[in-house]
Amino acid sequence: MQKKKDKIYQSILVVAREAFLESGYKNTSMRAISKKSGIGLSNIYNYFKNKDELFKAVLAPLISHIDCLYEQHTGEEYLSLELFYSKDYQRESIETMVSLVRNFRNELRLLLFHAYGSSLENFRDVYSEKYTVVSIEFLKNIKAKYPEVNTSISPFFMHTLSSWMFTTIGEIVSHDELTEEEISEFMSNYINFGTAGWKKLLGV
Amino acid sequence: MQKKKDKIYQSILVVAREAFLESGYKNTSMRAISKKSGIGLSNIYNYFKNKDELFKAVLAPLISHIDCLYEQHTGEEYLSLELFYSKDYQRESIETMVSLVRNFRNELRLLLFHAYGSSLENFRDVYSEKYTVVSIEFLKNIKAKYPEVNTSISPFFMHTLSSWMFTTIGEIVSHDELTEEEISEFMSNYINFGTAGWKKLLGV
Amino acid sequence: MQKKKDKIYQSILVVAREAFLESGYKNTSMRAISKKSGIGLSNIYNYFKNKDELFKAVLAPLISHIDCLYEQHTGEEYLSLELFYSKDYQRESIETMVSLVRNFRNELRLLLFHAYGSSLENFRDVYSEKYTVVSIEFLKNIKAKYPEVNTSISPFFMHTLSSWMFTTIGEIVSHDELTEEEISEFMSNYINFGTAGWKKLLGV
Amino acid sequence: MQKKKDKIYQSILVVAREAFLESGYKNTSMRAISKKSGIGLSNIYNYFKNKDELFKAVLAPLISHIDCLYEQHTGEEYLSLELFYSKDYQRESIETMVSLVRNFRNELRLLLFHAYGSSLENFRDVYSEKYTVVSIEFLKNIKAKYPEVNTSISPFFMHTLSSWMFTTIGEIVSHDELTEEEISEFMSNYINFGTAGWKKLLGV
DNA sequence: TATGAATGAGTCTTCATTCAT
DNA sequence: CATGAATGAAGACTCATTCAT
Repeated sequence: MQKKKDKIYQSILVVAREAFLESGYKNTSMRAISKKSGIGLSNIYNYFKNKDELFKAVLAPLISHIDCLYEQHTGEEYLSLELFYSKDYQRESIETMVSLVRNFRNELRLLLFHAYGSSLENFRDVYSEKYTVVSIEFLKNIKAKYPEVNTSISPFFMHTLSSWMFTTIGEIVSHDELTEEEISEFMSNYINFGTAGWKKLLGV
Repeated sequence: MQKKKDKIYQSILVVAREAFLESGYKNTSMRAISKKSGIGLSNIYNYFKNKDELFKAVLAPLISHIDCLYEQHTGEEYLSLELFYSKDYQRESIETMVSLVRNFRNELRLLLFHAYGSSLENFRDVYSEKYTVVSIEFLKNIKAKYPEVNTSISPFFMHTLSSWMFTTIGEIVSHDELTEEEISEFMSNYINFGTAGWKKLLGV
Repeated sequence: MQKKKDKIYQSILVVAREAFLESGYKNTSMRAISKKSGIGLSNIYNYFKNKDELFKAVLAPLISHIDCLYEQHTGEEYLSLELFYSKDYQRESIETMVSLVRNFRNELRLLLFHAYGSSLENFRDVYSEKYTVVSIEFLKNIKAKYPEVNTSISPFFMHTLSSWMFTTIGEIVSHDELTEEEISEFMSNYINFGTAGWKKLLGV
Repeated sequence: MQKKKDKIYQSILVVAREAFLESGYKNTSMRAISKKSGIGLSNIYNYFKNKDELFKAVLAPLISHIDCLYEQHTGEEYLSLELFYSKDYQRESIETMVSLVRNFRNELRLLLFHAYGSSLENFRDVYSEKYTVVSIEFLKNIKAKYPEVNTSISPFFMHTLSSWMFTTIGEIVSHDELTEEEISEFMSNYINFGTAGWKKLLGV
């Protein structure tokens, strides 16, 4: 029984994912999901409270993955200006993004471009804000460690920077035709540009 | 008579603007506009072919303004690396944006965040692309003038840069509480960051 | 003044004709006619009581022409069985139809196929009936003149024969690609077939 | 449960049939069907994709019956000139039509006269064409079997002949007052007329 | 748990016609 | 005679959700 329940749950999830990917949140109807999955419309409501919950369930793996990435970046070891000069760090950053895209290309596209109408429609902004808060904290700590550094940076600007990161990801997932090499070149531009920018702002 | 017609046209436009601003394109119904304006629902269709046209009419001033800005930036005089060092140019850029925001704050918000469902829902991407094309042309000309400059920059990256500009504008219009001073600080960060980034990429 | 009035009247008529030909009665809106003609929508109603009257005005020349044809065929001289053997009569019949088509191709198409919604939508049936009545009269007179002839023919059948004539016309006007020669062959088939049929029924 | 579903399905069908018969396709609104049947408007869409599908469902029995008749007439046994002399064949033809009319009088009226706006509005022409194609094939085979026969007959003429058959059917179903005897007389006229016509054209 | 059935408010759009000026 | 403005009813169709079984 438990098993059966799980199977249905998974079926719904899989089908819903396909449907949402194909048409976006708003243009996907519960009926369509029901039909495609062969599971009674009202039965879906036994597994998911409503359309929005179903949508969130589809994107849950991606979002929890992203949450992980956030947490990884708040450790002590990152509190250093040398990061800006570390080729390793840059390579790692690129690799993180590339693998994110590799694993969640479709979900990212869904989340970033086709979530209108759902409670995740503001994801980008919400997470940019999250990241902004972290960054401000980071700056504060940096200031404590390196008092000579200029850290009076507009939080709004930082917000756009975070948002830009999502734009970058969005750009990649929007272009299936990009080869890994092109992505690397792209990311390299991004990192170089950003690093130079940060150095300038911090005055280091 | 002509006058009266114009009056009605304007009424619709004004009310539609308010309504769209309040609820976005998709969540604003023609019925609502009709009710709010006191103008018969079907009569609205005597003035605007359909909801989308009405929406575009509301945003027409903003968009034509933006189109102007584009054209101003394609002149010969901008073909110089010194722009990156010119305080005047930077000040001018800031002023341009600030005044854009001053004059079209609400419209910008509507266009950038609440156009889903309309034919302008991809505005940001479309105009980023427009700007990207212009930028690539610019790079080509720069290369001709200064052959030593590195201009092999990913067009995808450039696209995100253009998009980032809209993010920046969006950020400002999303925060009514920002004082002019804060905006300036913000924009200054943006310009400094961007300038440093560009210099780095171009190798100048 | 009078002239001016006439000019407008004609303008409306001309434009309405084009519009009706293009889209049929039902799918042509008064608004469209107004726009195309540049004549105020409500002003059209000063010249034509309503859409239907306008439509009938467009087709009036054709219909009065058809009415003429009817009247021509009720004369004394046609009361003879020799008609069925007269090559001249057959040639004349063909010529009548061919010239009808030549002069009113578009109107015929409009009347026969695109009058739905108008008071002429039953034209075909109405005129078939008219013709049937005439034919019955004809048969009665023939019977008086040639008592040996069998004239007990179902009026309903005669109705379909009349209707078939319109089908034939409709077929021709539906095929712009038909050459005059093909039309003649076509009509010749029609006449031969019909003549043989009539002879059989009448037993002559 | 299944039963109930079927019941509703049938209810809609029955009511829709009545409504369409009464007012034709175009002048029957889904709302009206909803009201008459007591079934929620939107619920109807759970059973029929749209108005047109509902209409086609109403006429499906008739159309599939007609399709049957077509297929029956393409057999080898019909490839003979003797058909034109066979009283049996003629009697059979009459009986076929009479029973068609008996079983589908109202549907035929609906299909032939009141389908405007639906995807079946050109039924008559479409099926006339179908029948024309079959007839041309028939002529070709006849020519192979009886080379002396004249088979150069305008396909356009044949099209009108097919169409005339529908006119004939239409005539019958338009007149409820016709007794079976009158119908037979009528059909007899039709067959005699047509047979004589065909003989003449074929020169047999 | 699962299902078929139902709901009801909502969407945009069209059109012939009339009224006041 | 002419016009701009207005009307109001009607159209097909959608969808997330709930209810009774």
